[in-house]
Formats: sequence, structure tokens, C-alpha cells
Amino acid sequence: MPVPRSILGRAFTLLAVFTADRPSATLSELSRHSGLPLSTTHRLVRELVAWRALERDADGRFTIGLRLWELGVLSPGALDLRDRALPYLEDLFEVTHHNVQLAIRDDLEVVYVERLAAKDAVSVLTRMGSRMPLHATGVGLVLLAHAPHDVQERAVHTPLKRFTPHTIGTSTALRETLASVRRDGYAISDRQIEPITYSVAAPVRGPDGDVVAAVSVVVPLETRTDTVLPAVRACGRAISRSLGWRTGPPTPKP
Amino acid sequence: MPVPRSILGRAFTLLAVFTADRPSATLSELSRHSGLPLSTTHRLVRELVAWRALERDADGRFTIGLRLWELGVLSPGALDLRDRALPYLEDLFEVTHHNVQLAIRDDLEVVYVERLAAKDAVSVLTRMGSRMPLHATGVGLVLLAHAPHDVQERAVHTPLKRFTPHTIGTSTALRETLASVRRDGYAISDRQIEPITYSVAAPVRGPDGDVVAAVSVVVPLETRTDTVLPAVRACGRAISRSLGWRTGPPTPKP
DNA sequence: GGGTGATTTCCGGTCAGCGGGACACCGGCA
DNA sequence: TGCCGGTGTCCCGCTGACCGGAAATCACCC
Repeated sequence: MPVPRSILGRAFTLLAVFTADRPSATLSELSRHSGLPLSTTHRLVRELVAWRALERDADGRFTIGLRLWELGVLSPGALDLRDRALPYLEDLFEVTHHNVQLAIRDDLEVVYVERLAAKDAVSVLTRMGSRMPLHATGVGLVLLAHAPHDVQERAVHTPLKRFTPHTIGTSTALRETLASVRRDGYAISDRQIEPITYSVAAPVRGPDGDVVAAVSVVVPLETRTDTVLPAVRACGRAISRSLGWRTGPPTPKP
Repeated sequence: MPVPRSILGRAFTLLAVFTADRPSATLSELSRHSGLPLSTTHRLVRELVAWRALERDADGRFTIGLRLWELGVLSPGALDLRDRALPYLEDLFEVTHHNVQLAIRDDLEVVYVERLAAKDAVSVLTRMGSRMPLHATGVGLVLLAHAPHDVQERAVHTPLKRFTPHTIGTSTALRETLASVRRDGYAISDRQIEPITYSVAAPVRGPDGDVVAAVSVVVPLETRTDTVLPAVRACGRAISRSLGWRTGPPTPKP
């Protein structure tokens, strides 16, 4: 991928160097990973620091700055959804005491918007902002099952990455799973990511009734489903209500 | 304030139009509030949308995009601090059932990094990302009391905004309060923002022992202090420990 | 001490960005 | 139905902000 010509493009390729695995970088690292000449990198970074989009820590390494965080929390996902959902997620966590997750769909991926874990949580596979394919996660199946038709088609025709022998691997299996998710109103992703856990997910609906997010709980294999499923579904409906969703027939359009 | 000449500067003045009060805007609004010509605004916005820094919602209004959120959560405040602190904040919330807040200092202001509130919380004075002056809040007093000397001096010599008759109004009063905060290891901000609440705050320390953040609980006036103070202080210490802080004499430098 | 790598500064050529203006679109109003 | 104010999109010739090679400076570590 060649470096974009526009400054904004260059600035964003620079920012893209920062990931969950590499939350800080030196100037040269930024230059190398972005493919930009060193002097150009230097000039851009200096301006980004001036705008507090980047910050320089005590060791001279650069990190994402407070300004970007402030802007980021204004995004609808964080502002509305997360704020409304958090109390209910806490309730769900309180009851189950396992990883609780809230996620939205971004094209053909799941993006985790919030995650609650115990202090001594074992697996930290997901964190805020991390991404996963749709077909292998509980939240992903819920989100995909209620996604627009063209998205579903594209997802079905994309090679399905296998994480374990239990990961859904064929398009027909995926289609069938999606149908049952729509029918049942929840999804179960059984050992699709790790061989020792499964997750139970339920939809979160906006005021119009369309699915805008999904909640899930990841539990060890030996946990009985009926001990968590009702709680997850109730949590999904509670968040939906808090977002303005109403049960019953939709209000007729004028 | 004239519009900056550089593109990055213009892009950031554009992004600065988005605030907690105005989380979405139309193209013309962006042009008006940023002071940029419409055609320039249009060009910049188009590119920002292409990079997913902005998004266009169903009504054609622009909002902060998912990409900015993803970058923002990589900032040290969100990534390390918030992630580690959240479980303990939840515990504190569980015990007190009042607003729980985690904040850091940005120059002469407090920035709230996390806030937990009941579903039916009454006052939503603060949210994630909102700012307050240092002298009027519990967290602010804690953060200021342990800030570098020059920051304290500047804060003391800044006009102190009064919110209620109880707000600290003179520099001597502020100095005395800071001294007692350092001595006691916690701060109480009594009716300084609202006349019907007070807040109790405690420091959060990093591995080196320096104060990197502050926790607080906002409680109604009739609440007895000794029912929340120990919990808040314990919470602050618990988060500090989770960040790598150790009690006892600091490891001698080689 | 000198070799290596990271960081910062400089400067003349040039192309990305600028913005006025023309135009299409929409909803309200008479 | 035609008018009108507000909004969003596009075009195009001029120009100064940006580019990046090169060289100076700094910070370490054999």
C-alpha cells in the first residue's frame, strides 16, 4: 500500500502505527512502520503533538494524546450506547461473574465497545477497541444475523477463518446458524475461539427496532447454559429499552 | 482566533466543533463554527469521512467516527489506567451506590476518565471526557496537592471560579486545603459544585509513587463521611497496587 | 574515541490544497 | 405551481504550504 499523497492521509497512516500491541513508538519507528520519510514524519509528529493528538512520555516515546481520547469518546458508540449500557452490563457481570462484552458491527468485523472482567480474569483475548471476525463470536453472529442482506451475503462468501475445530467453517453452516439466531433471538458460540469456553449473546435494539449492538457473556465449558442465557437476554432487552426501544408492533409510519 | 494555515490545524479546528453538547453537526454548521469556507470544509470533511475519522448518520449529520474512538482508547489514560481501575471502581460503586469517578489532571483542569452512576442517577454533571477546575472538586484537590510545584503556583494564582458560596475562593484558603490534603491523604470537597452534595477523593499512585489519578465518590449532604471515606481510600490504594505501586520505602536508586 | 542510530534543522522546487463561484437539491410558503 | 433560503456538491486556475534529501546535532554503547 503506497503512502497517500494528502497530508491527512499521511497523518492517519502515522496514527495507524499505534495499535493495542504497540501503544507507543519512537519517531524512527513511526517513520519505518508508516513508510514516510523521516523528516516528513518529524514534521507531522511535531504538529500532532502541538494539537495534543500525540503526547511524548517521559522516555521520549510518543503515545496517543488526550485530545484524541476526548474526541473519541464523543463518537456515538461510546457516548450513547456505552453510557446507557454500562449499568446493565454491571448487573449482568454481578450475576454471572464472567467476562461481559458489548460490541457493535463495523462492516465484516465485530468491534468490542466495552468489556467487564474480574480483577483476576484469565483470558484477556478481547479489550475495548479490539476486533474479531463475525462468524466466530457470539456477538458477531447476533449482529450478522440482523445485518442488511448484502452484508450477510458478503460475510457468507468470505473465507471463514478457523480458530478451533469447532469454528463454523462452511457457508451453509453459517447460513443455518444465522437462521436459528434470528428464530431464537440469541446466539451461542460454542468453543469457536478457545476450546475451553463458549459465549452466549443477545441483541440490543435501537428505537426503530433494528439491532445496533450485542451483549455477550463468555463462560467456561462446564457452565450450564440455562444459568446465563436468561440473564443475557434480559440484559439485552434492558439496554434496548434504555435506548428507547418499545415492544409490540412498531408505530405505523404516517 | 484566526484559522490555522496548516491542514492539520484546520482539520483539528473542524473536529473541535464536536463537543459533548454538540456531538453531531451538518456540513454548514461545521463550516460556520470552524470559520472555514464551505468548500474547504466540504473537502476536508470528505477526506475525514474516507478515513472514518468522521461518519455520516442516517440524517446526513456528521459525527465522530469509529476510527477516532479506536485511536482514542489507545491513549495511556484509557488503556492502562481505566482498564485496571474499572473493577475496583465497580466494587466502590457496589458498596456506596453513588456516583464514582476516576479523573486525571490536564494542566489546570480535571478530566474525568471514567464515571459510574446508577441507572436512575439524578445529576449528570460529569461524564467521560468532561472537564472541571481543580480547586472546586475533590479529585482536583487531590491531583493539585500532589502536582509539581509550578503547577500549584499557577493554579493558586489563577482566578478561582465560584460555583456555590462554599467554593474555595481565596488563594490562602486553597493553599491551606492543599496542605491538609497532603497531610491527610484524602480530600473532601464540601458543597463546592452543588449545594446539596459533597465528594470524597483519594489519590491513585503509579509504580514510582507519584499521583497519577484520583478516585472520588459524590454523596448527598446527609451521608456520614465515615461511611464512605475508608472505602474510597481503600479503592485508591487498590488501584495503585494494581498499577504496580508498592508500600514502604521506595527502592533506592542505583 | 569513533561508530551507530535517533533526532532535529534547513531550504529551494513543486504540487496539493485553496476557495470563489456555479449548480443541484429540498422543504416550506404563498 | 413557482419562488426562496438553506444545504450540499463540484469545478478549476492560482499559489504558498508542504516535501524530503542532506547535513548538523545528540545520545549511547562497545
